Amino acid sequence: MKHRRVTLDQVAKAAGVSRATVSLVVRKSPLVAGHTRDKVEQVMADLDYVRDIGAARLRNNSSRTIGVVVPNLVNPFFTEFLSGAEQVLGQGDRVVLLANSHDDTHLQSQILQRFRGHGVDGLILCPAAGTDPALMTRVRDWGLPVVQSMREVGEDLTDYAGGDYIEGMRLAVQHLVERGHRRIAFLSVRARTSARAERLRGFDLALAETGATEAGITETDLTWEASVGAAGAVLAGRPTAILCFNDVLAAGLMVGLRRLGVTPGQDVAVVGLDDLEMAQMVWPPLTSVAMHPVRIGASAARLLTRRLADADAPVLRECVAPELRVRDSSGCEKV
Amino acid sequence: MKHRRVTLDQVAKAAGVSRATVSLVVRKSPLVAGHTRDKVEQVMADLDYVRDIGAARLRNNSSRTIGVVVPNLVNPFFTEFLSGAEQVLGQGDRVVLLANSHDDTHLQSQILQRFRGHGVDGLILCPAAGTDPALMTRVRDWGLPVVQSMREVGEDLTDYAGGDYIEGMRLAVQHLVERGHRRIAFLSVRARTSARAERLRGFDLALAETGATEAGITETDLTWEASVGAAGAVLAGRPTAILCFNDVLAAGLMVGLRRLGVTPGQDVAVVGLDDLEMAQMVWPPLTSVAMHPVRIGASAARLLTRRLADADAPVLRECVAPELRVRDSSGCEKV
DNA sequence: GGCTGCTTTTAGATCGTTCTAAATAGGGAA
DNA sequence: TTCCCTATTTAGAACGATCTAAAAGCAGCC
Repeated sequence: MKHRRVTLDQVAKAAGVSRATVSLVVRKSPLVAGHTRDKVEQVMADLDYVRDIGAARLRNNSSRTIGVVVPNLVNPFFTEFLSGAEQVLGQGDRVVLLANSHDDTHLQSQILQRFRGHGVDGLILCPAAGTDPALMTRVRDWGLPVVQSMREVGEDLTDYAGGDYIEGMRLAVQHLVERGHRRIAFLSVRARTSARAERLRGFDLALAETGATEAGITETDLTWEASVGAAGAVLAGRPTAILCFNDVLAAGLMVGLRRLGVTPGQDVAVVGLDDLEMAQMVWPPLTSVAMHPVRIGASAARLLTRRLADADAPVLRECVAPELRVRDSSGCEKV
Repeated sequence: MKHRRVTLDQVAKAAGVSRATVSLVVRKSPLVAGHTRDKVEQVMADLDYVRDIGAARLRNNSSRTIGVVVPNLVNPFFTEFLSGAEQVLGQGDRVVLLANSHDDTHLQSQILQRFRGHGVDGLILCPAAGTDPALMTRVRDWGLPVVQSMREVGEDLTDYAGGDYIEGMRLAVQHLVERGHRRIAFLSVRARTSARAERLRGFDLALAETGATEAGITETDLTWEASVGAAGAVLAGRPTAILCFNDVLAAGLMVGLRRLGVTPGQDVAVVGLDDLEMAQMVWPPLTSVAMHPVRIGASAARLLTRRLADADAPVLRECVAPELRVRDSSGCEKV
């Protein structure tokens, strides 16, 4: 029952032309005469011919395959990102090779070797925390076009697509200040990624700009459970408003606050980042800054497509503009 | 700066052996002598040799590549599923080709053709709603091993990995009945998938078993917004408890209920299905039935691995056992 | 008919591996 | 020494596409 694959040769024989001609038809070359093309296409349909892209790549070096590496497949932020990238790449008739680095640099290297072996045309990489900037030049030396996304390692080594967290933090702080808050805490994460650095810098800049004061920076693990437990530490700085690294932490924090008898959105304002779908579902609905991960993913895919077309194009950074989404969790006026 | 790839031939020359020998070393054949192996491995490391899996597949027909098709990349249920599958496949040194069918059968066929062109070794498929059972036999005829997952089309045509929603519904209904509920409504979805059919059947069976009565079945789209608006229709049947197709709909429903002045967990019990992370984050925390999508994904991957090893193994169905997670949303005793 | 200039088609080499079948080494027994 | 046998190694043909360079067809024109 196991059928051998239909090859160019078989199509050629059936259509009474040469293999080379069929190949031209497959690649939609304008060189073939109209009637020849029609006949060959008919035969291809009849025989259910499917072009072997692996074999093609051996000759022409284009696998129409893109490696995508994310540090996490459970965090909706990254899966929405993935979704945006997959969509754009699929439209370009490319295929996504997916891998999850679990934020482990060692596993990440393994994955890159694997992708290399599979002959990917390019790479979209959200670098694992602690990635050595030298990795990027190494990948370059392999002749592999890369776009970094969500996180960045090294300076202007590669194209980059991300959200503008500096601006995002500014929007959030500004909003809180407009509501009369002056003492603002930040619930951050332990992992030393560029995402963390960027938010902290944005926080500082926004505080300086608005004249609000920092009421403590708490660090926790990037999990929901951890942030529930962090509520006590956060309150120690006596903030009237709390900004969180992302919506997941904000959601956990609100549960933790409630367990301590503090009602979020009433006794204290809570603001998240990312505006995942879940921001609407928690109670009270969470004020958040939409970072549009789907768009970021699409943007990364477009940057890569561009670089595949022109390896010498200038290095580009693309930032998707964030938007503030006001809901009830920041409902309380100055406390 | 663009370097050509290091080939077997170059390694062979540098090590002073033949290409065939190096190939044997790469594949860890026991045929090569110890000292030869050592020398060759040293040279491979020095030259940074990476085996070209595409070229290898051309000869031996194994691409170590698995196509995974999901209908949605935004729903955490499917991304957790994906996460489980990716993990297991990665450990087997295989790579995931990912595509999102957006529940569109036409796009799904395109994707399958694309995967075929890339020479995938096998397929993990969550069939799009409305998929023709004939598709499965077609894929079979291509000589492509398939595992269906989360949803099933056709009967025993292929291996299958999923959750046991019949049992899941039973657990949920039983729990509600134990708390004194007799009038139970079901918030379902419009799309005609096997997932929907299975839940409805489970609902019927559970009602029969416990003697509770159905208080209306409402259909809605599988989005959070839609379920917010469905609250009114659901209440029309005067239920004391509401079971929902999944957690996302349950979360939306609770918001909708509150807007109508009905407090979930107090005036009416709400129970979800899937127990996604968000179930803990909503307010009140949602009672749900954990279906363990990560485990289902892992199970699908293992089933496929098994079939790749033995094409004639008997067709298998694997169901991951669900677990009830009681939280506050079903807190109210009989109303 | 022969020549030129197009357009269209094609033979054959090639990409980097694995497979097949056969060659070569290295011992030990006779 | 010669012969045989097992343990290693190897040359050369695949695999299914694309590329290069050259061949065929086919006008029109002298």
